[in-house]
Amino acid sequence: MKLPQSFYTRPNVVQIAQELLGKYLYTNHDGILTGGMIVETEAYSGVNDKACHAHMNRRTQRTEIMYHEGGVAYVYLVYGIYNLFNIITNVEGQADAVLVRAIEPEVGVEEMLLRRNMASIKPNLTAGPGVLSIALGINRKHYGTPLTGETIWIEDKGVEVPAESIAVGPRIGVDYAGDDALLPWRFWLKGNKWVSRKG
DNA sequence: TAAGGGATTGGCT
DNA sequence: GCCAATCCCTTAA
Repeated sequence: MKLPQSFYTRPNVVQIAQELLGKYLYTNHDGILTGGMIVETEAYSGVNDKACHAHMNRRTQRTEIMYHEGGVAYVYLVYGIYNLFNIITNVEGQADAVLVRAIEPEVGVEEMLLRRNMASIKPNLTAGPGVLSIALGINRKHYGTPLTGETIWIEDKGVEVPAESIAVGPRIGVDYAGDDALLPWRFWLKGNKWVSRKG
């Protein structure tokens, strides 16, 4: 079943990031369905997290959506090239988000290969937030898209992820955030080959 | 196999 | 102007 908005509006973004492992992320563009199981996430926690774009209550045109009530997409450009897909969580005014870093492909593999310009399926088809967005056809047009709609959504297919199969570590690429760069807020499925980094 | 550097653009200072 | 929540190709061992 599709996750209801109440899943996203809860206050503990770190817990939500963990719970998203084993859930299924889908996109539907012009009737073309692509998606798969989420195997890697990172939590970004609003004002108290120096790695978060909205820390210190910074509010710009780009970060505005982070203050929205949970359950919408935050898509933004990094390094001038890649669109990163984030899930906004918590209630209105609390700028929390979960970055989806990798999925295990399930449906629309042919289409994802086309979008990635790849000949055959390899782990790096969807391993990494930049390539994941390419494979799923996510771009900045999806900024603010509700995850309860028919374009981008997440489903619970009853996959149980036991706590001992979840690995935890510091987030990627946030060294500039000082102490907060060390927070163990990256979660991935132990031993899953679709994860972008196993360290 | 591991490490290094280029690509490329929007947002902030 | 500078820097960024990345990826991929090239190079060397």
